[in-house]
Amino acid sequence: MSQAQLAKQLKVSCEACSLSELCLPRGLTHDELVKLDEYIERPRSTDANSIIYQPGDKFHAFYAVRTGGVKTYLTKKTGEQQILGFHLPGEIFGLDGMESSKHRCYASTLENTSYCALPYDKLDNLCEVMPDLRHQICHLVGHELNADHTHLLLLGQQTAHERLASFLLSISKRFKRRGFSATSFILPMSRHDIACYLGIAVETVSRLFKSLQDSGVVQINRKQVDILDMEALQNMVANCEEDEG
Amino acid sequence: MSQAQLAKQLKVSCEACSLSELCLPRGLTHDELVKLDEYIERPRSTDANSIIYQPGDKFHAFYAVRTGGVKTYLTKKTGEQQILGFHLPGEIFGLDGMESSKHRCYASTLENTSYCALPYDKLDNLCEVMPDLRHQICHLVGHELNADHTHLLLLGQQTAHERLASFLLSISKRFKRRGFSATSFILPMSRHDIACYLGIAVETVSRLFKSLQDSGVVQINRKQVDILDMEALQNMVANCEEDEG
DNA sequence: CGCTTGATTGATTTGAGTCAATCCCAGTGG
DNA sequence: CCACTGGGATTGACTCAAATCAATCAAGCG
Repeated sequence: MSQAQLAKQLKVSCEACSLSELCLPRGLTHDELVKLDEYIERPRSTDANSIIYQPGDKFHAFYAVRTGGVKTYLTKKTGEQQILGFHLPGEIFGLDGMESSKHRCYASTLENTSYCALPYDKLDNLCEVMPDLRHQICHLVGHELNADHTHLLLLGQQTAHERLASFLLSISKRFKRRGFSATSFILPMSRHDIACYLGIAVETVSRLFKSLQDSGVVQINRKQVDILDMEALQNMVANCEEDEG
Repeated sequence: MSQAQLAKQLKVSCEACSLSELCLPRGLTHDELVKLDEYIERPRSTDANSIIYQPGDKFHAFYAVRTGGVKTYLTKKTGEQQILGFHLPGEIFGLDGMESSKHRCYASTLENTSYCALPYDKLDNLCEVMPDLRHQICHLVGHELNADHTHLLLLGQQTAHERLASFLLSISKRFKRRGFSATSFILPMSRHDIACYLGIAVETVSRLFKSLQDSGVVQINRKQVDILDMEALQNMVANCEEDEG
C-alpha cells in the first residue's frame, strides 16, 4: 500500500469504515457515531512483531484492529508464552487493562497492522449519555469472556486433534464474518503462534496439519489453508456450544 | 445454621454486609449504597450441587456469593466438564451472560450456598448516574478477564505439579483476603472438581497431593489443607505475574 | 451395619513432547 | 539472474508425563 493510500485510509471515520458493523460502533445511531468519532485516535500503523503494550504499561484505551492482526499473550518467567487471543480486523483488544488501569499482558502485531485507539476515559464519559454505547461495550466484553471460556475448554479438555480443528473452524468463521471465504484463506500467524495458542508443540501442529491433509479434510501449503471437507472438520470437535453472537 | 439465623442473615443490607469490601459495593458512598440496595434481590439459599443457571437460560442478573461456594463450567458433548472458576463469598459470577443476554455456561453450588442477585437492567440504569458503580463493575469484569487469562496460562503452559501449586496458592490468597488463615483451610470442592479446573485426572490430583505431603510442603487430610512451607509452594510456580488487585 | 460415593494407590499404556536432522522458501547480495 | 543464507516448517526417532484401567480404602449415611 502506498503512503498516499495509507494516509487516506487512516482518515476514514467510524461511520465510513467498512468494519463498523463488527466493531465498537455497531448498533449506534448516526448522531452517536459522530460524537464517538471525535474521540477516537486514528492510528497508528506498525510493522510485524512490534509490541503495542506490555504488562505494567498504563491502560488508557481499548484498541480496534483495522488491518493486519494482533496477538495478546502472557509469558512464564522461563520464557514460554501462552497466546490468549488473536485479533483480526474489526476486533477489540486491550481489555486486560480494565482491572487495575495497568495492562496485564502483551499485545503485539502479527504482520503490518493498523489500529484505532478508543480512549477509556472518553468512553466512560460517553457511557453516561449513550446507553447504546454502554450496551455495545458490555456485549464486547461479554464476548471476550466467552471466547476465553471456550479457549479454557479447549486447553483443558480437548485433544491436540480437536484443538487444531477448533482453531481452523474459529478462524474460518471469523474470515467469513468479514466477507472473506470461509474455506480458503491465509493464516496471519506462524506455526509457533498457533502452537502457543493451542498449548501444544510446533512439531505437533505440523504433524496434525499433515494428518488432516492426508485424510483429505484440508489442503495446507505454508500459510494457505483450503478447507475441503468442512463437515468432517466440525465432526472432529465434539465439544459443546460456541457462537460468534 | 438454624432457619431463624438464616433469615436474619439474609436481610442484611449491603452496607451492613461483612463482604461489602470484596463485593460490588466496594468504593461506593453511603448514598450510592442505599440506592443500590433497593434493587438487590436478597437471596436465595440452596443445597450443594444445585444448578443456579445453565446454558440458554436468560441472563437477568449478576450474582454475588454470600456463603458457601459456586463453580462455573462448560461441558463437552461427551460429558467432560471444564471448570472455569470457583467463586467464594464476596465474589461475583454470571458475567458469561453479558454477551447475548443468555448464559453460556453452567453455575452450580459446591455446598450449602446463599447468594444475592444484582439485576442487570437496574445496574445498567444506575450506571448512568453513578460513575463509581460503573468503575467498580469495570474493575470486576477486568478482574474476571485477568483471572481467565491466568487460568489459560496455567492450562496451556504449566505442568501438573505447577498447576496444583498455583491452585493452592490462589485459594490460600483468597481465604486470606477474607480474613481467614492463609495456611490452614478446608477446600470447598471435591478432588474431581479440582481435577476439572486444572485440566488433569483425579488420580493425578491425589498423587500430587501425596507428593507435596511427602516432601513436607503441605499436610493434606481429605479437604483439610495445611500449608507448611509457603515459600516452597511459591517456588514451584515459575510463571509470570499475578495479583488479586 | 452394609451401601454408596469419593479418594487413594498401583500397573500399564499412550499422546504428545523433546531432541535432532533436514527441508524449503523469502530475502540478500554478488 | 541466480547462488547463498537464515529462520520457519517439516519429518523422524525416541522419551516421558500424565492418562487410563483396575483395585482397594475410607467415610458418611440411611
